[in-house]
Amino acid sequence: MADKIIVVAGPTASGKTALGIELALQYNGEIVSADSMQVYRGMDIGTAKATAEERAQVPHHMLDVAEPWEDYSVARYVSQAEDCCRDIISRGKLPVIVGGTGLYIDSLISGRDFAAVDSDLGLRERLGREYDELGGEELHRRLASIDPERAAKLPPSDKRRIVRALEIYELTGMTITEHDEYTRSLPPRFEAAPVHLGFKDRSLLYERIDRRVDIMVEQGLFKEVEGLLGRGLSPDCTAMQAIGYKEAAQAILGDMIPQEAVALIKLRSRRYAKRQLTWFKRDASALHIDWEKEPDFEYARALSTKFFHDRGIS
RNA sequence: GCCUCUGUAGCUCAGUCGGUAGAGCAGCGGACUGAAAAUCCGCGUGUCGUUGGUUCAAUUCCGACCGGAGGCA
Repeated sequence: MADKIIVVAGPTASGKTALGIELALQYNGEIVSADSMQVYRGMDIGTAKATAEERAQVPHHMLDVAEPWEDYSVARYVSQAEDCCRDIISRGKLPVIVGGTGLYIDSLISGRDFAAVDSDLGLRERLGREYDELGGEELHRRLASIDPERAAKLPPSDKRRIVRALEIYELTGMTITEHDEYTRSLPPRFEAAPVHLGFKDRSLLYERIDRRVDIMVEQGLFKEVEGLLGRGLSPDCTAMQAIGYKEAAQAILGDMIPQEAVALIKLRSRRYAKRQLTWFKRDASALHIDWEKEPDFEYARALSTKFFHDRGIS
């Protein structure tokens, strides 16, 4: 039987960080972040990373594990985060996964094996160029000739996934469909007890997001981004895809006025939250906690204690 | 008080020479296996201000009323 872990997931600004700390304290746990942008050192304000005070209450892992100019990836996350979890468990404590990156969470829990395929950025770049030059239809046809099953699932417009499918094939000789079948057959790494956060009324979440963005700006989001750019960070590296960072960078570079940037950060954060909700909705095994007006730990405790107990966590 | 303009989707507006309406933005739904805060796919959600009248039929024409903007006093 796989080791048990707690998972706290949900859209941005839903109270994951605070609830995660509550649960870690209650169950003698340590936090393992599952956030694709909080892994980057120096990106604190815009990613709403746990504060020093919060980290002093409970050990946090998987924050600040990469430099912003590095190319981070799911594969790297899973390998590092699994090590963290194993270490926590070996010390007799309980891993509490907290984060909003659904792909990272699911990949960590499931047995997904990414190690079979090394990435090759040069190849990916070349395929990306071919996509741009020859057109999506052409590359889609190419994919269809080697992996019709995968091609049938992807529209020619999905550049990312078409390039990735071709990349895997060129790299390994295995189609992505074959690779998927293999990796899906692996046993899960952990037995998760997932808690998914949300709001009864989504417009309350959106208001919270707007407020949080204003607070980030007050706390110096633009200064933080200016500092990153000043240290020579390219505006088109992976880390700068983060919502809040790319818009602030554009404003700093003079491509838009700060007010426009702030409005855009709010808009994109709302849409991001919606995508997160869609992702987490899929997992029927999770305990869904929908806040009435704001995060309420008494309420969460009342709902979650039995849920965890039934799953052998107490 | 009088005159003019105006009221259509959450917002900004188009339109119907009378046959119950459509764009942008916002929003909603979905997918997701090494960039995932990324990437991609799908969907108009409406008492056409209210109320009478004309008409087979009114969001459209006419009247009154209500709300908004401007002008004259």
